[in-house]
Amino acid sequence: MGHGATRKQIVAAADDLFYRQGFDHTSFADIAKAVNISRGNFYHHFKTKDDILDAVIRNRLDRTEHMLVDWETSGATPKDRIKSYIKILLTNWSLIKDYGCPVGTLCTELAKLNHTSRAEANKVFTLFRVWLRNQFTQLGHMQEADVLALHVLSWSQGVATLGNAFDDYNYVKREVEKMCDWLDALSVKAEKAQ
Amino acid sequence: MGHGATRKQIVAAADDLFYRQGFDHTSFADIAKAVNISRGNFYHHFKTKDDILDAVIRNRLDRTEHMLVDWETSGATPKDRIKSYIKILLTNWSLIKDYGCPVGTLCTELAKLNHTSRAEANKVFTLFRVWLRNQFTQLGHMQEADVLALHVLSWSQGVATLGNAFDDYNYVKREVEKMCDWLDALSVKAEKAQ
DNA sequence: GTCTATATAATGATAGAC
DNA sequence: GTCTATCATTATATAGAC
Repeated sequence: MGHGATRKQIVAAADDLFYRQGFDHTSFADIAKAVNISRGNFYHHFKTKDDILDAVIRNRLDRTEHMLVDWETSGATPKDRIKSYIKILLTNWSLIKDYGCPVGTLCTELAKLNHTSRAEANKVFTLFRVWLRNQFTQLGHMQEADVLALHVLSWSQGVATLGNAFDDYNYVKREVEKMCDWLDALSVKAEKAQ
Repeated sequence: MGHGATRKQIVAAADDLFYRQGFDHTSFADIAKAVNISRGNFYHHFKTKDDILDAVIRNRLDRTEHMLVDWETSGATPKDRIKSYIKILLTNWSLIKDYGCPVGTLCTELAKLNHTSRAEANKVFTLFRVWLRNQFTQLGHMQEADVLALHVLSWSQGVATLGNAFDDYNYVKREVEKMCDWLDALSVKAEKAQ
C-alpha cells in the first residue's frame, strides 16, 4: 500500500466526491479521473472501495480534530468557541446548500447501506459531541453538558438539511442567530446560578 | 402504462426500498423481486427508473396530505395537532433508527445526485411546512407562523438524524419532551398576548 | 400483462508488462 | 508506481413470444 503523494491525492479526491455525489454513487473511474491516474494504478493504493472509504473517514476525523483544537485555542470563551461551531453553517453555506452537511449525509447514507464503516463515520459526530460537551462544562453546565451538546448538534443538523432542501440562506442565517441568542440566554442563567 | 394492482404493488415496494436502501442503490431487480414479477414485466409499467421515483414521490405526497388531514380532524387544538407531528419521531422510531427520516434522507440524496425530481421530493417538506404554519397561525402566532413552522421542522429533522446515528431512543424521547415543553411555553405566551 | 431472452454500458476487481 | 488489457458481475433498457 502506497503512502506517497498519489495516495493523499486519491483520499482528497474521494473525500470531495463522496461528499458531493455520495459514497455509493461515486465510482473508481470518477476518483481516478479526478486524480488523473488510471484505474489500474488505483488498485495499487487501495484494494477495495471500502478501503478508500475508511481512509476518507480517518481523514475527516483527523481534520475535525485539528479544527476543534484550533477553535479551542482561537476562541476566548466557551461561548465564543461554541459559536465557532454554529457559524460553520454560514461559512460553509455554499457547499451545504448543494450537498448538505458532510457528516450527517454520510452517516445516513451508510445507515441505509448498512455499511460496516457506519460506526466509524458516526465517530465524527462523536468528536463534535464530546467537544461541545466540554465547552458546556466549561460554561458551568456540568450536569446537562451532554444534553446541551446533543441539542446544538441536532439543531444545526436540522438547519443544514432544511436549508439544503429549501435553498434558503436567510432562513439559515435566522436560525444561526436564534442559536446564538439561545446560547447567550443559557450562559446568563449559568452566571446567575454561580 | 398500467394502472392496475401490479403498478400499485411496484410503487409500494419501490417506496419501501427507496427508503430503506436509498434510491440510487435500489435496482430494478430489487423491486421486481419484492413484487415477484420479472424485470421484463416491469418495463410495461415504468419506462425508466426516474418514472418510478416520480410515482413514489407522488405516492408520498398523497399519503402525507391524507395524514395531515387526519391530524387536522383528530386533534382538538392546534397544540395537540402540532404534537401529532412531533410524536412521529417516537411512533416511527423503529424505522428511523435504521433508515432515518424518509423525507430528509430522500431530499439529501436527490440533492447529491442533482436529480431532476429533487424539487418534487422537497414538496413533502413543504406540505409539512404549510400545515405547521397553519397550526401556528391558529395558535395566534400569525406574524411568525412560518418561522416557527421551519423551526419545528428543522428541530425534528436534526433529532431524526442524530437519533439514527447514535441509535439512542432516550435522547429522542428527551428531545420530543423538550419540543412539547417549548410548544406549551409558546402557546402560553400567545394566550397572554391576546 | 406477463414472460424469456438479449443488447449495451458501467462497475468493482485482477494480471501482468514497463 | 504506473500503465494497458481483461474478466466477472451487475445495471438499465429493449425485443419479441405467449
